[in-house]
Amino acid sequence: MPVAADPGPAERPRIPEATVARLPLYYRALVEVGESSVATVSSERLAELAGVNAAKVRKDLSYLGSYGTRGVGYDVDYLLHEIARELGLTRDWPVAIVGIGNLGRALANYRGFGARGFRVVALLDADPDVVGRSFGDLTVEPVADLDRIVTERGIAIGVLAVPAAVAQDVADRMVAAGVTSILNFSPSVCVVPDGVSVRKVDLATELQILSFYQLRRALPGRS
Amino acid sequence: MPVAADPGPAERPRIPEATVARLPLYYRALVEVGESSVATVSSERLAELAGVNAAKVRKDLSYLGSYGTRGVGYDVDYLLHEIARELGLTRDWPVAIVGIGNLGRALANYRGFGARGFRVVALLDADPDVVGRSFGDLTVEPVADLDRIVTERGIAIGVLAVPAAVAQDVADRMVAAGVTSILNFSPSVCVVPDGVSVRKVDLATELQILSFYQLRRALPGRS
DNA sequence: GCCTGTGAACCTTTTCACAGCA
DNA sequence: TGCTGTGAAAAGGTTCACAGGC
Repeated sequence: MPVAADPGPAERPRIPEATVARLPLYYRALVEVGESSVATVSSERLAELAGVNAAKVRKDLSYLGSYGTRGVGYDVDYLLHEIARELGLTRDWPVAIVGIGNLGRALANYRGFGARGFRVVALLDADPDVVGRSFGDLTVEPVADLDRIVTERGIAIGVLAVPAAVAQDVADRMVAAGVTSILNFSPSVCVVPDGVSVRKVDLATELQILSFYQLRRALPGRS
Repeated sequence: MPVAADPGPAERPRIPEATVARLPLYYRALVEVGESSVATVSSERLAELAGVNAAKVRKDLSYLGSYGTRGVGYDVDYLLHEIARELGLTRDWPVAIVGIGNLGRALANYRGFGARGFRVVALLDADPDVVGRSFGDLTVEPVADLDRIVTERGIAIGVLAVPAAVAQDVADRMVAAGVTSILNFSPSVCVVPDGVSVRKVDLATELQILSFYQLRRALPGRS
C-alpha cells in the first residue's frame, strides 16, 4: 500500500542556515514540553529549553510561518508537527554507516538514531574480519558492495566513520552511488559536488577549540 | 621538576570566534603538508586542504600576526608552531570522560585523542557494573568520586557521554569541581556559568540538518 | 495586559580588490 | 612577478523595540 506523499513545507521562503541549524533544538525542546502535557509554550520558555534567547526563537519561527498566537504562545503539538515537516522528519531516511571500528560500532548501537525517521539499513566495512559480524539486527557487509546496497535500499544519507586516509575515496563512491548527504566523522575534509551536503563532526577539532579558550583563561591577563 | 611555562600567544588581538573554529583545520592541513616535507605553503594550497577559500585563510592567519612572506607563502613549520601555541596544543590537558556507555567506550578507545596534548586520565560512570572495568590502561571509577578525581588530576576538560537526563547534573558537578571546558555529546543543552566553555556534538541534530536540505532537494521545485 | 511577528539597527563574518613587499 | 596583508564593501546573523492582534 502506497504511503501518502508527505506534502513537505508549504511555502518556501529562504530559511537562513543558522535558523535551520537551530530547528532541531526547538524540536527537541518541544518534545520535552509535550511530555509534560502542556498545550502551549512561549518563546521565552522555548528559548530557555533550547539554550538561546527569546528574540531568536521568534525570528526563527517566523521564517516557518506565523504559527504562534499573540498574547498566548505557540501550540506545542502544532508547532512540533510543522517543524518536523520542515526538517523532513515525517519521512523515512535510510542510512548507511561505513567503517565499523570503534566509533562506527558505537553509532551502530546508538538508539535514538532510528528515533526520528533515520533508519540504519546497512553497515559496511573493508576489513574481512569485520564483515559478517552482527550488530543489533544488521550484519556488516563488504564496502565493495556499496554501490549496489545504496541503490537497492535507496540510501540517501551516509555516515562516514572510516580513517581519514580513505574518507574522500569512500565519499566519492557514495556520491557516485547516489548518496546526497554525508555525515563525516573522520578528521578530514571531504569535497563533494554541488547538490550534496556534508556535515563534519570532529572530536579533535572540538577539543582544540576548547583548548584555545582554556588557554586564554589560564594565562595571566596581559592587557 | 617544574616544566617551563608555555609563553602562550604573544599578543592578544581579539581573534574572532569563526576564526578560532577554523584554526584546527589549518593545523591539520599543515601537519599534512609537513609530512611531504614541503617547506612552504600558499594560502591557496592551505585553503584547498582545509576546505575553505584562500581569502579566508589569509584573513584568519592575519589575526595571529604576519607570519607569511609576500610572494612566497607561509613557512610550514613556523606556522604550525604558532597555531599550536595559539590553540594551546603545546600544553598538556588532562581530560575526563564521564559516561562509559557505547559512545564513552568508543571515545575512551579513540587514539589521536592523546595525539595533541589531550590525555584521558579518568573514566567515570555511575553504573556499578561498569565501574572497575578497564579500557586501555584506565579503569572506570565511580562518578561519586568526580570531585576528588578532578581536583587531584587537575582535569580542565570534561567529556560528557551520559544520558540527557543527567547531563546537566553531571555538568554542574564538573563545574563545581573546577572543570572549565565541557564537550557535551548528550542530546541536551547544558547551562554553565560565565568562564566555562561548552561545545555540543549531537548526532541527531546533524542528521536533522542534513534531512532538511535533503528534503528540499527531493521536493519538486515549486517556485 | 500579554506575547508574537517584524522592520530597523547593530554586530559579525565573508568576500573583494589591491597596495605592499620579497 | 607572485603571494601576503588588509582596508572597504557586501552578506549574513543577532538583537532591539515596538506595532499588532488575542
